[in-house]
Amino acid sequence: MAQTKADLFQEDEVLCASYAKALSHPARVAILKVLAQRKSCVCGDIVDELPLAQATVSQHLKELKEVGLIQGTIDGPSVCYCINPEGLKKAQTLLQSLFQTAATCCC
Amino acid sequence: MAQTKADLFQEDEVLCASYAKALSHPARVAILKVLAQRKSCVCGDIVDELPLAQATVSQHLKELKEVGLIQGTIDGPSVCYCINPEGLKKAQTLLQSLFQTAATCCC
DNA sequence: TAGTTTAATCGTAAATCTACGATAGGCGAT
DNA sequence: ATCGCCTATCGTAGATTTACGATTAAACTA
Repeated sequence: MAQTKADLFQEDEVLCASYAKALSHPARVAILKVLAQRKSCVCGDIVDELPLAQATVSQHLKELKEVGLIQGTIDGPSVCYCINPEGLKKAQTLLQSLFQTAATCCC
Repeated sequence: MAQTKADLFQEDEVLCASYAKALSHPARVAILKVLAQRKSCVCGDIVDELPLAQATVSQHLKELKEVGLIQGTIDGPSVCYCINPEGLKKAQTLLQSLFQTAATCCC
């Protein structure tokens, strides 16, 4: 009974939560940082930077890709991952809006 | 084997992820909105606003409280929940910083 | 073509998350 | 003191997450 009752909440709340969920693991936060700092975005390099197995990193990359925060393009035998500026901006806007709203405290 | 290897990541990455995790469920996003919009922050009112059982809402409130995004003060028989400005600001700063960093795309 | 490299996927185990009914505990009122 | 209201906690079920070894698939190399 762990499935979220997503249809019972507002669309933007669900979207906001899904972006937050993508960032809810240190490895995925770290991946974004690596992608930003490194010139090369090859998958193997990301694996080298993280203390996780290749399969696990690939799984995290998939989650980031599915939510639209990153994108991967095939480059010969390897895959070049990169931040997706549109997805990032969307996430930033939504979360920023939430923080703005929440800043008006009631008490 | 689902425990996050938190000690293998940087401290701010873990912290950032924990804030994101707190926001990773539509119900918790909704709770923050309700707290911001409503004048009253009584727990019962929050339960009324959400399509979830009292026990479930209480659990979500606990998670938000534990990460420091909200605080609850006992008010007679009921509990007055309120956004914690400091926690909120901390979360905002950390996530904002992540977005800023990530904005420098490598490709 | 055979072999190597690279990354995704499969299968699996353990932990965590989500949800709720039931119960317990605190507080005010009668 | 007892009752009723409000909220937290317990116990539990089912789903999801996290992690990794093993395998697969694709592409380059010799």
